[in-house]
Amino acid sequence: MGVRKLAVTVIEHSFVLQSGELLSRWVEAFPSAVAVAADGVGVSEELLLWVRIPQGQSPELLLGSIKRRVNVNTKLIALSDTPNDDEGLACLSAGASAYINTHATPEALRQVAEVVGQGGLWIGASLMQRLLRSSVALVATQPTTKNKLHVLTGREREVAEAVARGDSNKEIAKQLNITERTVKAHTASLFEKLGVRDRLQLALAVNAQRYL
Amino acid sequence: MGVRKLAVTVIEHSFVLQSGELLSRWVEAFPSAVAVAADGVGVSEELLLWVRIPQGQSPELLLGSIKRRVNVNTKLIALSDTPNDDEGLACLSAGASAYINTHATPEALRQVAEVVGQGGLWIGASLMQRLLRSSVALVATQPTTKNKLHVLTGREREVAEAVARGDSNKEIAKQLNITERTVKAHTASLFEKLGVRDRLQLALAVNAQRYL
DNA sequence: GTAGATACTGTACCTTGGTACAGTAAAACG
DNA sequence: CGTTTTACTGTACCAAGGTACAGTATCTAC
Repeated sequence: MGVRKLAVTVIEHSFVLQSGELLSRWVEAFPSAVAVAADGVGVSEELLLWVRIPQGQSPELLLGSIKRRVNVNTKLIALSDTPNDDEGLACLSAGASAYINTHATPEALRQVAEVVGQGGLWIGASLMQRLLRSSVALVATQPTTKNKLHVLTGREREVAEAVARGDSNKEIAKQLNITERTVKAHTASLFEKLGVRDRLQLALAVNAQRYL
Repeated sequence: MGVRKLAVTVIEHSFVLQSGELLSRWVEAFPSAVAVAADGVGVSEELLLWVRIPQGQSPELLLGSIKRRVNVNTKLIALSDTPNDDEGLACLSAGASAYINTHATPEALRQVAEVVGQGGLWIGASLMQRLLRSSVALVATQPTTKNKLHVLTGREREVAEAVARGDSNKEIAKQLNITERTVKAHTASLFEKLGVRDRLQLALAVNAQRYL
């Protein structure tokens, strides 16, 4: 048994269940696994707390309430019967260290436990790709654009700001008291300097700086 | 040896090095490991390609050029002597499946190989937290986004997303396998429904929902 | 079965954006 | 002093975006 005596009992693998029993694959993966009700956590000191997310319930609430009652170094692992990216993200942002299918193979479960036990986070490929897609572009463009923003002249910066607000050339011309032709000259210069192809991408690049 | 004969030689663990030799911990982790020069990849068929990122060099370029020459199912793992989040992000967005310290323990290396070998991605806790911070907000606000965008049809939402990325009508048409004319129909409908006048303002509106 | 929503496409036309080629004028720097 | 940088403008042309008017094909709901 992976149970040691301290001030309180330390349990290596605790499975939080709404109802029902431990699945056979969990026991297969961790013979020392024990089941516990949602309101029974925090009595012993758990190392890894596997939480089965009930269908159609908010993962944030459940995980949040559990997290408040357990030791700070207890790691939460969310188990989902029907995993999807949104739920996974919710679980991870609620403080879970991993998010996987309830019916994952014992080998997979052990791998997750390994990673999480060493302080890591475990995320499936699908969700990971999504995370990367959404924030890599954002962060990846940052150095590129940022490095180049300081080479802009004062006027170019003004025009860039206006474009980033969604203004048309005509509007920008009126704002700056110059002709539309001159605005075009500035935008052309901006595209060149910032390596973008049109005003839309310029706007996105400039705005990307604001966030992050 | 983890080497099998096929049409070409298949190597399980290949380490791409600028100069020098295999580190002892690499050999300890993978006795079958072989070293290869950056321009020597793709000759054999590698399964896992460990790439040591040279100091102060752009990971994107190196990984990009390597990725172009290897088999599609070859997994790249970036090794960094001085890991940091920015470099890690660069490596991952350049197509690496993992990013870890060059001098990680053999156990850690094997763990990474395990995860990546099963199609997963491996990211350290620090970088992961950063990714979560920047994109959790994003998806956490999704319900809000949906509130404003719930009047949109499925197709309209797809087009809106593409516009928000800065894609042109032609590009969107190709992506969705429809004519440019149909894209225009969708965008026109989007302008109307969301009360914006052109694609630039649509992009800003959609993106504004994401951050906040 | 008919009305409405969704998705798709065509022709035509006008507007806006972007670029090529060209030039003036003032300030800045060596 | 001359060269470079910044700011500005003109004419002209083409591509992309956007709109008007119109039509077909599903599918769902009453």
